[in-house]
Amino acid sequence: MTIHTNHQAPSLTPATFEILLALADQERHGYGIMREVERRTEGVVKLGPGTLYGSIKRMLEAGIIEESGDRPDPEMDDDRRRYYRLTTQGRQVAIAEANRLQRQVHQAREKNLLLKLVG
Amino acid sequence: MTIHTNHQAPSLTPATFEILLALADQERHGYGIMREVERRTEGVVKLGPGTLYGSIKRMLEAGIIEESGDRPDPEMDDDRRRYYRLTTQGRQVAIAEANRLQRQVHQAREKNLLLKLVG
DNA sequence: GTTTATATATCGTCCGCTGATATATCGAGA
DNA sequence: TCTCGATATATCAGCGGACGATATATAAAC
Repeated sequence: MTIHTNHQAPSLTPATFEILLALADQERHGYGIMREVERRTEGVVKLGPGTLYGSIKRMLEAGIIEESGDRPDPEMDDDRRRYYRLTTQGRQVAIAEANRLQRQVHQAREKNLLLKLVG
Repeated sequence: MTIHTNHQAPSLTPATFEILLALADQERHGYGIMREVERRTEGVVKLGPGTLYGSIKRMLEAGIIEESGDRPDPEMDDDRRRYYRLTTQGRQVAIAEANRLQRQVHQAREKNLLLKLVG
């Protein structure tokens, strides 16, 4: 997985961006990422274990996420879990991708693929 | 290439959506699609011949684009060109994808990955 | 007439997605 | 306590799309 940090970067894979979005507001473990993505997309996007753990492995190697040593309250914790968070670079990559998607949505609106927000 | 027409469809590949966007406002031939994508994305997305003609072939088979018999003014034409346009299904697919991306951009904004439009 | 841009097409390689499979533990309820 | 579904992580083989390289040919420009 080659990550381009310059502002003219090719698109991330959809699965990678979904995981970055899931980690954007808080640290999560793998299974928690899976549930958050499913919840946020209303069941449209379902990351199977292959996609999930395969993506996590590649994103760790690319340096856009990292494992966190922090653990939640012991009563809420589970030893099996492995928690992840965005790196500084990972947040930059997520921001760049969000901007790219935003431009693409604007272009789709210009081509009348989206309903106008205001008359 | 499996295209899902229901409203809860998995994402298209980025290259496929770029081509749908290029054809959304007018018919174009392959090389014209390539230039339009490069122009619209300001050089960020460059479809090489493998991606371009491979994607066109798959999209034809999937029924989301079709070859057009229409030709422009003979003086502006070129016999080598093959013109394509969206099918009805292709436009529906493009609209569904644009809506999916719009939701994703909203979610990115909720997670503070995009600057707020209004304070 | 030579070169550059236009135009289409195929091929092999790489790599991410996916479902299947495996393993193990936690929590709830009978 | 036993069982079972949910939780949790991990690997693997197969498929399919992206991509660069390569090929071929014609139009346009100089």
